[in-house]
Amino acid sequence: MTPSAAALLRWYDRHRRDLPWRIPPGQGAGAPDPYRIWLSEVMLQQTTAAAVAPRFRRFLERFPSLEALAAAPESAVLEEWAGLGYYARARNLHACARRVAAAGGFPRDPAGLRALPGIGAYTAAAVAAIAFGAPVVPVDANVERVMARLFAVAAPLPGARPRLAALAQGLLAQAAARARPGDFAQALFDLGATVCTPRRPACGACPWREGCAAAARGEAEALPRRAERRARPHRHGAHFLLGDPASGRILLRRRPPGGPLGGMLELPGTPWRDAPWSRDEALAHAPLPGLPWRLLPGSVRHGFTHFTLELALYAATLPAGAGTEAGWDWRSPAAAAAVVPTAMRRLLALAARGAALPSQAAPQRPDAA
DNA sequence: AAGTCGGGGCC
DNA sequence: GGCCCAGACTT
Repeated sequence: MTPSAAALLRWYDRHRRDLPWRIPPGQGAGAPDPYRIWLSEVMLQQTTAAAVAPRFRRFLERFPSLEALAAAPESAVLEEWAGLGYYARARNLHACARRVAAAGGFPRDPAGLRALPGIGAYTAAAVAAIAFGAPVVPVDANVERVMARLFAVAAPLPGARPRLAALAQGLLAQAAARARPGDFAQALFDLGATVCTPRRPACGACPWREGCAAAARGEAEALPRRAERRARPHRHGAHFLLGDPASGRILLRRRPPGGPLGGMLELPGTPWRDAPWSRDEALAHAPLPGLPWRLLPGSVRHGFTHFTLELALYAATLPAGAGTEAGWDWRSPAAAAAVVPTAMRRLLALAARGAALPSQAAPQRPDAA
């Protein structure tokens, strides 16, 4: 039997999540703001709603409109993005804002949106459906999981993705779904996030329980299947904390775009490689190799998507009168901790434990709750 | 089709 | 520890 879009929308009207990028209940039926919808969708790429919510509010305070974002320098956007990960999203977000502002607004159709930087098939469909009411279903991991269970698709991801997407689009044949495309999409997200969860799905609370092929066979939790993944290699690096006792600041530099943590500020360091770095090898990459660099006890471990990283930290003090080089960026430890990626923030915490920071300020992100 | 891009929360 | 998440981009 065909799953009822009307039944899902009834469930959504009663049980939907209250999220900051949705129109608040008391706000009336104002049209959704494409800027807010687009921003939330980019932040939500591979990132949970709980992690995005506080960062979404903070980002809007700093960049309240598309025009404000387009007028800002890229470095300000990257610093605001610090800690959210996948920093190419922030670079593409900024480039997209400039193009859309110059064009006078967002395209309203999926194909036009898809041509913008940082907007793939999913985000184009999500913005078109939620902000503009286009009759499309954005297919994210939630929708894939719901479809795989509803229709008992045993083929593994990612190969099964086209088939799962086609099944989702097929639901739009129902008039109830076409009448509310944005709500229908968000209803699928919420069903996947709160009921049809990856582990221990709450099938007893599901509005589609009757028509679910996987639930009928008692194998909902086993779907969707996934192709096997490779083991993650282990990599090593060494970074350098140069403190200036006269100013209480530390040295940062900007990473090149394209690679890991592209465009972000970091403590200067070696490249990351498979083998650990000897002291002599590491110091060849130090900002001032002649200084008496001190290897701090302990190390920082950080997991990336496809490798784990172990970082050593050397500390030294800038001698009075030492020359500085162009491109060196000096900041207080607290200011540095607020704008660097998490791996670097952990190095600053290691330095604090080792009493290697030039000031007493503890490295904490000001608004990371 | 496969690799490269973070980070946090959960088990 | 591994797995998961409102994916995009490159080759």
